Amino acid sequence: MGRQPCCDKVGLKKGPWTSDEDKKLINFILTNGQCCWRAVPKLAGLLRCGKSCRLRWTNYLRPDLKRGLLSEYEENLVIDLHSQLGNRWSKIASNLPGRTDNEIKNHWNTHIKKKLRKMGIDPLTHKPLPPPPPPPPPEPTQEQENQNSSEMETVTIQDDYQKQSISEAPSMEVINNGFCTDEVPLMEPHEILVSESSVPCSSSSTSTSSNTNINNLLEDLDFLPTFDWLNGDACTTNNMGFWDMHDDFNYLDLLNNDIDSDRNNDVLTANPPSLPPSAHHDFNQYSGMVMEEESWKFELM
DNA sequence: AATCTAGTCAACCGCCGCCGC
DNA sequence: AGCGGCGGCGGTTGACTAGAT
Repeated sequence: MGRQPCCDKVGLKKGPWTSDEDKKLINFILTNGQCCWRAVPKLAGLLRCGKSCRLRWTNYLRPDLKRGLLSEYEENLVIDLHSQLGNRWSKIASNLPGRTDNEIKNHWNTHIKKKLRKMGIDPLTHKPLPPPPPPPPPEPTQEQENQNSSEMETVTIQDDYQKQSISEAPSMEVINNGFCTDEVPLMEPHEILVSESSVPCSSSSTSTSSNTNINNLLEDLDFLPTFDWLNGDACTTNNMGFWDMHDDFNYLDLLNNDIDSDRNNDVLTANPPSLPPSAHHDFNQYSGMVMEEESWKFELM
């Protein structure tokens, strides 16, 4: 009856992930895709529970994650969505491609809350904060009354500022017309093509587990195209681990057309098959196809 | 230079809904 | 039908770092 327990938690490692553990997890998922998390630690040779592996992957190692602070636009979007959804971080995160619920939650608690309070806005209700309780002098003077009225004025201005900043954020319609994490495949063809032998052993790497991501691990590889999902632009990693943008074609073009792109005398040739739209939504379907479909490989001529 | 404090964020904990058995 | 595991979620913790004293 029922299922076997996820893990007995005996002898399992906790705490920060090492770069070696990261490599194992990345290699396993790039090779096998995201399947049953319960089975992942055993199959990948990790002394972690499946839950920990899932968290590490979704919050840190996923190749489509954006790193760094949220932009002003993203911050405004988070504030807008939070006013509608409350602390439903995963729902909020689903509207910010490349951002995780954990990341947004942390940013909210460390940056946005303070920012809103400074603006005189209650981060919980998104309404103007009540004015601070007045000092208890025996008789309010005329000067104090003037001060109180000016406080009210400030709150009104701040409220207007809030409305303005929210109205400056794009509408949900606009957002939904663009990429949404729910619609974006979690993995890219070239990422699946990375084999264990091609992942550099970075024992000399100075990167710690906290800043090890797929880009660090791939930095020694040859030309490797990928996509910037937010902008729909194609970009590549070079052997220095930097990202080069190719502005002259985009993801949709890559899906639907054969493309030759000239860039600094290099030619990028992409001949992806035209996939049915649903194929781009399902990681397992995607990865399986990629593993067997040679035409997804990109070549630098 | 040493210590303290505040800020940041990765990771864990515990709860909940769904669904397999 | 109901038990219980899995995956997802939100809240919280604690290690680490940078700046202040």
